[in-house]
Parts: sequence; structure tokens; C-alpha cells
Amino acid sequence: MDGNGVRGTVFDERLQRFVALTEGETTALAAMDMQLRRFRRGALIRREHETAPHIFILRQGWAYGFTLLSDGSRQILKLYMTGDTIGMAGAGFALATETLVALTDVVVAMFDRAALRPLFEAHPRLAALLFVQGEVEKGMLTDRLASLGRQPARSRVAALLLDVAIRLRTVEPWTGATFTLPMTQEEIGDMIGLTAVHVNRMMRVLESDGLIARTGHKVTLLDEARLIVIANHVDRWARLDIGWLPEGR
Amino acid sequence: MDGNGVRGTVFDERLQRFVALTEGETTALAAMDMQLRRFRRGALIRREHETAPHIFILRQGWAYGFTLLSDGSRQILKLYMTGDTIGMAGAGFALATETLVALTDVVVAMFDRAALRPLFEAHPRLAALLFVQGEVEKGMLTDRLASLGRQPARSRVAALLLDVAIRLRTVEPWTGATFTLPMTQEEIGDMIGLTAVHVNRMMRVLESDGLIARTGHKVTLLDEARLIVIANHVDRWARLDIGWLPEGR
DNA sequence: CGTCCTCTTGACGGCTTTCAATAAAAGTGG
DNA sequence: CCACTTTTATTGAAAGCCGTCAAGAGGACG
Repeated sequence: MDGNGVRGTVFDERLQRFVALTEGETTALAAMDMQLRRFRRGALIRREHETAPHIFILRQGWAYGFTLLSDGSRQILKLYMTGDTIGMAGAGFALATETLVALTDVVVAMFDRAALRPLFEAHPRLAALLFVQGEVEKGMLTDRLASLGRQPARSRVAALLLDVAIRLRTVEPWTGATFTLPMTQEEIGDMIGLTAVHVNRMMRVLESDGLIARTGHKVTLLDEARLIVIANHVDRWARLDIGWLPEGR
Repeated sequence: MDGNGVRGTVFDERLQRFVALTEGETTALAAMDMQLRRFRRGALIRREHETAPHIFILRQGWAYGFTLLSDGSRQILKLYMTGDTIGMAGAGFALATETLVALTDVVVAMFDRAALRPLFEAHPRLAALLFVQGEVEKGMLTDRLASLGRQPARSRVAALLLDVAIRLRTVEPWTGATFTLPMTQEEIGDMIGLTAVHVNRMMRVLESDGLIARTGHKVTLLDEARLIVIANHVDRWARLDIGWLPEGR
């Protein structure tokens, strides 16, 4: 599935567009003890509050992480797609901060968080890349915060669809306006703070507004420019600037 | 204002409870070129989308960062208190991701993001601490996401009050149940996705429920245990575990 | 001492949820 | 591949939470 040997290893490959890894870095990444594991669609990968010594790289498929609230409702915290790093919170916490579920059949590579140590010690630029990756994720979280806090339901649905499409394009560059969204409307609702019923209504509104089309779980963005306005979308990746990084070793 | 020479320098001092910095680390931090700057209450510290080469340490006072949406509404992304790091997103982005405003009179220390480079190169454990700090902040953001997505207004207000009280205690350990919240109800609303009017109503509900008391901007948490339940609060700091860190140099 | 900002309260309206029922799709066992 | 079961999507009606609008009171600030 790749050409450069490290794609989807530890770093979002989008970051690798900005730096060419050295042989030393590539070797260090390749040397990490990765354990491959498969999960079926719907399978529970890890439960919240379990001990969480492992960090995952999603090699294939989709997954999501959620947290349960005391009233039984749940909030999906992040949607993971091929190449994403999962559970880096384990670098700071001993217990899992979210429950992980496979959205499609999935292949993950796991490594113990202790493997981060030699990386930080010998490869400052890789450490910095991990750090930057974290900052970008914080940016995406604050975008969602603004969406949940200040946007109406239709905008939130639009934002989710756009986000998925755009992220998908970095994984599968041939993705155009049409893609498959392997989530139920209930899961979409749990992601953007709505009920399944209202997600359904908003999708049909977007549809009748001529903004999207749907067939099963296939979605087509008919007017991406207008969706971007409605969703108040910002493309964080277009604004990356990591000129300060250390030299690669 | 401090005793150990590095407090409030680059790292959330809460992290420093878990590691004793070496002399080399302390020296490296002290050697950073920090520029002190003062702002008056209400002053604009930095505007969103401006070039943002600097990272700040809030040395004194409170501030917040917000983003404006296209409809003119705003979302406060984070509330900063003494000791907090501000604008670490600059490590990944050239342009500021939020507008910064001083909530009280404020003293900040600024340094260029380029100063991170020698830190990462020579002090892997400091790099790792920065990384962990970022992960903890991601955790706090996901907590707020769950709050905005899945909790009613009263719970969100309770969550904000609790969060402030608990964070304040790490800065001013003598803080008990009573503290001063230097925000208007409109700012509170912009933080938790409500209108000022509804914030007001919810505060009075909490008050008449015997959960809090208020006098001006002084708030007293009368029943913290019950507030924790209502807010679905988790104390992230109690669950820290950073046993994997590299040795200090 | 006047002006502006913030807090407070009531009435009303709208967006979203809840409840309920049916259709459509997906999964299961034979 | 079919019959059956379960999940998911869809739609309508009603209720509720929160927003909007408006007005007055209380404070902060110059």
C-alpha cells in the first residue's frame, strides 16, 4: 500500500509532504516493534478507562472513539481513517480516554508507548513532527468546538461531510465529490451533537437545497464552495508551516 | 512569583510535579530569549490570521482565545490562566488560530517558536513534556466537546465553573470553594455555546438549587460533589502517567 | 454625575428533541 | 437463495430547551 516504507507508520503522512525523512529516521521508524491486529466491523477495539499502554496506527479502514456520559448518551470524539494515529493520549495517561470501535473491517498496528522514548532521544525532528501533529489535531478539535458551540444543525452536518471528504482525499487522492460514508445517522449525530432523527432531516434539507446527493451510504458533494461557506470550514492543512523543525538525523 | 526558577516557563507546572528537572534542562529553559509584555484588561493581544511567530507564557492574569464565525458569533476556544502556555499552535501554523484577549491585566512572556528547536535537539525529555502537555490539552478539548455536544445548558455552566475552580487551585493552591471569575456572562456563553441570557438563567438555577452562591463576580461552589456529577466532570490531571519519558539531560 | 456595559426578567418564537409508526436495508440461519 | 430478525432510515406530531427581543435595574468607568 505504499512506496516510501514509512507511510502510515507513526506520522500523519500529510506531514511527510513537508519533510523528507532521513535514512536514520526511516530506519528508526521501521525498527519499532509493531504488532498487527485485525478487527471486524463493529468490533470493540479498546474500552475507555482500560489500561492503555498501546498506541495504534490505523493501517486500513475506519474507526471512531467515543466517551459515554452519565445519562447514557455518547459523544464521538474523533473519526479515524487509514493512516491516522489513535490513542496518542496514552503518552500522557495510563487509562484509555475513549472507547474505540471499528467502523469498517480494520487493520491496526500497535506499539507500546515506551517505543516513543528512543524516538525522542535519538530523533528530535521526529519528536517535533509528533508534536506538530498534536498541534494540528488540537486545531481540528477547536474547529469542531466552534461548530458544536455556535453553528446550527445543518451547518454541522455540512461540516462533517466536508471534513470527511477532505481527509479522505489525502488517503485516497482519487476521491472526487463522491465517497462512501460508513456511518449510521445515529453515529453522525453522536459525532456532531444531534439526534439521529434530526441528522436525517438535515441531510434531506442539504439534499433538497441541491448541496449534496445520496445513494445508500454514498454521498456526493454537489456544491463544495457553498458547503464550505455554510460549514464555516477552514482547511487547516493548507496553512501548515513547520519551518522551525530541527535537522533530521 | 516562584521558587524553582522554571515555574511558568514553558511547561504547565503541573507536569513538573511528575519530574524533577535537571540542571541542564533548567539552564536551557532559562536561556530562552523571553520578552516580557503587559496588556490591560480587555486589550487585544493578537488577532486571528495574523502571522504568529511567537509563543506566549501567561505569567500573570487571565486571557482567552476566540474565533469568529461568518455569522458574527464567536466561540471562545480556551480560557488561559497564570502559567498557561498560549499559542503553541504556532509550532504548526504560520498564522494565529485564535484571537487573544486579556481578561484581566496581564503579563506575558513571549518567545519565538524557533526557540523550540534547540530544546528538541538537546533535551528530549523537555520535548516529551511539551508533547505530553499537548496530549493533556487535547483531552481537555475532547471533554469540552462532549459537554457542548451532549449536555444541557445547566451542566455546561457547572462544568465551566468546576473547571475554573480546579485549574485555579493548581495556580493558587489556597483557593477553596470561593473564587473570582473575571468573565461576563456573555463571555461565559461564548465559551460554552449559550447566549448571555441563558447563562444568566442557568446560573440562577444553580443558585436556587443550592449548588453555587454568587456575589458580583465571586462564585462559591456549595456542593462540589453534586456539581461534578451534573457536569460529568473528569479530573484529567489525576490520571496522568508519564512513566515512559526519556532521561533528563 | 452621566454614559455605557452588564445583569436580570418576561414573553414569545424557533430549532431540536422526543415519541411513535412505517418503510427500507442489512444481517442471520436454514 | 429464501424467510426471518434486527438495524437503520424516514416521516409526522407534539413538547421542550434555548434563543430572540425588549425593557428596566444595577454597576463600572470616565
